[in-house]
Amino acid sequence: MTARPEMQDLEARAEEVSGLLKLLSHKNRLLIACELRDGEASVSALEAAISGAQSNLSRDLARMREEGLVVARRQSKSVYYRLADDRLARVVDALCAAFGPEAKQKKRSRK
Amino acid sequence: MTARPEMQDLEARAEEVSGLLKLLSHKNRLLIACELRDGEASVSALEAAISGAQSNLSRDLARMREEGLVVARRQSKSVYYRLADDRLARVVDALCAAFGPEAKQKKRSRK
DNA sequence: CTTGATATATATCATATATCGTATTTGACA
DNA sequence: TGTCAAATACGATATATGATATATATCAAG
Repeated sequence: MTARPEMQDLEARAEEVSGLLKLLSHKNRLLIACELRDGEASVSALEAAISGAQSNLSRDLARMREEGLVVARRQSKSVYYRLADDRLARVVDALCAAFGPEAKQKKRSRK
Repeated sequence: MTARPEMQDLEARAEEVSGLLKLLSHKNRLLIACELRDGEASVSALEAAISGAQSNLSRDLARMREEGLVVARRQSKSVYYRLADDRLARVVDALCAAFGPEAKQKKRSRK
């Protein structure tokens, strides 16, 4: 019943995709994704950029790690995180494009 | 500390954007958005396309309506919904592009 | 090798928020 | 009134959140 093929596929993957969105549906985790979009960052750096307790940040990173959104790399005392997969990067880019400064509210013109 | 200007803006709007994502972070609501991406649809049509009880669908639509994601139009007995704003459409498109059939898992090449 | 310091992770718990099933209600119309 | 479409109300259960405490890992002194 859905016209475009990508749509069907998205529906088939709705569970998976909604799971990803659930992880991004929290202010701090979204900010984590945004920060990492610019490249690798240590937990300390993220902690500086993002509000909230360190333990919560660590837990958010753990959840994102468990779901395969980010990967961690330890270097001496610090742990560096980066985005694990291009798809997340593309989603973040799309959000930036949609909600960025020049994204005018542009109400949908009824066809 | 963030490089690109859209990024800063997304950070500023993290609360708002994460709220939008929260609405899409549920399988059925994501499917609603996907269906409506193809154009207006009645509640009955959505009910046929999406699993779950009618009351749940109606409640999901209500939430999306309250948050301004969709708008409703009544025509005799039926109520037709459509996406309220292009930004949501663009996000859905991006999800399709990222998770569609030709979206290969393409692991992020570490720079 | 123990001690201390720094960075990160995990555990726990109270509270908030989300979800789902079921029942009831409202709106439009014949 | 009866019926179909959609919305709302309610309550039980689940999941998320934030605060706080504790644990682990790595390194540097001493």
